[in-house]
Amino acid sequence: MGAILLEEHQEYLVKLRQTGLKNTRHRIKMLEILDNSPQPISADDIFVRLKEQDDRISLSTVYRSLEALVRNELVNKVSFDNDNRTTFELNRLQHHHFLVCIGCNKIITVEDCPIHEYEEEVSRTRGFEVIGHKLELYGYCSDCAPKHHFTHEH
Amino acid sequence: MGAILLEEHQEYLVKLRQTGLKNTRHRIKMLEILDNSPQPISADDIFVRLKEQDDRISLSTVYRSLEALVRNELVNKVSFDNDNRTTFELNRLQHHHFLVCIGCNKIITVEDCPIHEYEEEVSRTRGFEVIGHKLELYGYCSDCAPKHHFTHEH
DNA sequence: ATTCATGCAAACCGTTTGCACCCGA
DNA sequence: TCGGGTGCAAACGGTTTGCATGAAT
Repeated sequence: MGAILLEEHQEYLVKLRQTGLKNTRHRIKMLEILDNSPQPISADDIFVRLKEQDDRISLSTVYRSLEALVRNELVNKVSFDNDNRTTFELNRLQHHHFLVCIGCNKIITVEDCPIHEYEEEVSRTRGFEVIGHKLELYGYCSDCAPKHHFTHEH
Repeated sequence: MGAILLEEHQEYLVKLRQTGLKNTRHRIKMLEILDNSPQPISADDIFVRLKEQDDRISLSTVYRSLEALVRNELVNKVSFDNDNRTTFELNRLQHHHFLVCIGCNKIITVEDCPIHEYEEEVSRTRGFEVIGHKLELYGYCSDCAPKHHFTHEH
């Protein structure tokens, strides 16, 4: 809900300037929306929230702006097996992974990473030079696990 | 190329029967194509190869058959960040991961898995009940790594 | 003034669906 | 025979693009 702090607004502005991207009607708001979202969201989600504030907005602009923000590494593109839509998150420069709840589709971000040694091992033993990786765990969150067990009890 | 061994053909037949799926014009061929493919392939790839042998085939049949084969766990659905198309592989009942080459798009299957303990840890510390996971490493294969280094040398 | 961004509508492309016909069990 | 499978064409849904206009630097 609440208004965005001035400092945060400034921070987004600075980031935009650094990339050379223009500070247009919607971009700061897009960054705010992404920053406030507890989990990755789709282009259409962003579009809907922008439209609440200003009717003069088109979905293609959202896609084009997201593309620019991704290209400049202010935003990450994320896709899940669960969902045909691509989703986006603010790039917080913190390596992380996701727990994807197959009960309620909630996405939980986790910041520990168990596979750095594995990357080195693969590089060493297979001659495959690892640049990055993608790890997601699928299962039931603490809300859904009990329900799931209950409905499968007998 | 080469003809499929009779035993393999039989094996596919048995698997189909077990599921209750009918042995139709294309299904055995689909399983053969998937079995012979060194990496996951798209519905359209399968469609093209089927069409080489028999013109009376439609893409929607390929999608519908794949859906049935996936539902009956003879085939796995796999998607990569690289590619908007969904791909499919024969289900060999062997847990594995992929190395995805961002140079030539080659997909390499690897059968060791570094994160079983991590799954337990997540279950224990976060109350998230892990059912499965998805891990892919992105980078350069042994063919592409040298080229990549060469073109970025100075 | 110049370059980049935008709105709108139309195109795109992978995938799904409705329907009449076909065919394997 | 009967229920699932198929071909074809049309629909779908997320995403991209062409083009003329508008706005940021």
